[in-house]
Amino acid sequence: MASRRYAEVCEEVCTHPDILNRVKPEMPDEERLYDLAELFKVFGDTTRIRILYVLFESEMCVCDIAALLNMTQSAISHQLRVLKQARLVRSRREGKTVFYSLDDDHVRTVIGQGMEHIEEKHGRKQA
Amino acid sequence: MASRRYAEVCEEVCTHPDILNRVKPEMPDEERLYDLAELFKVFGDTTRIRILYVLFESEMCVCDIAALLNMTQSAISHQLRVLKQARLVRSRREGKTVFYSLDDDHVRTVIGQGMEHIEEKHGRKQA
DNA sequence: CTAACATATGAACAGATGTTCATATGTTAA
DNA sequence: TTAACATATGAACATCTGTTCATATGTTAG
Repeated sequence: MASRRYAEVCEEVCTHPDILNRVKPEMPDEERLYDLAELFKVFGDTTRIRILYVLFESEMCVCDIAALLNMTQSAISHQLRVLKQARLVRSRREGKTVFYSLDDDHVRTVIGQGMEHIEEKHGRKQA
Repeated sequence: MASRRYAEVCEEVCTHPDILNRVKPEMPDEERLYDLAELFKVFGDTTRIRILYVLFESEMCVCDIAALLNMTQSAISHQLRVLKQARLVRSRREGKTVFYSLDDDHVRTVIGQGMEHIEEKHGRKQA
């Protein structure tokens, strides 16, 4: 069982330096990529996706959303906070009630493209 | 400390039945919404976002990506599998080497819109 | 003021997720 | 066949994440 030494990454023979050198400078800052991943994380939860879909149709108060999705007010409120921090929804207060709505149209585009991707890949085999 | 009873969700007074009845039938199947969230989960990780960005520029082998991102071959390989299962990347083998590339253009659109959203929200205050 | 109610939030717990490590698989060359 | 190497993968571990529960905050009505 004398553990043989394996190269952790490939030998220099494998890497293609020309490609590496060409691609490397095109990469955005780490910070931007991090923020981007954080944004998509927000889309990556069924509850939040359902909330966004609900808000496609109409602005709505927290308890309406909770009723529609059959979830507790607390769970919805927590998720609305996440959506708001990501600037995907806004809120406005009217008396005791807080109404939430979509913040901008990127949300629709992103979700729309996601849906297209899914339907294309599921419906047919490799369009 | 006699725990008072709080309504778990809002009273009927609060919910707006007209809105609920209008929105409810517009919601997609649960299965679609689940798949959509699963798709965005794939975008919601820095490593995978970086991989996708790398592949924007050029098809590339596993060890090139690992070298570029300064990560182990194993970590990259695991993530490529996730990306492939989501049909975001394809692979083709050439001898010992496996080259990965973007599967379709939804990836670019989704990521592009995500970037726009971030830059709009960070750069200015509410365009 | 207090009661009622819509919403927000902190803490805790359970389940999901990404990386590492070791090793297996697949391919080429000798 | 064996050696070398590029890639894939299972298991384990630590971290992250979503829900629940209890309770706090904010608003209106009396």
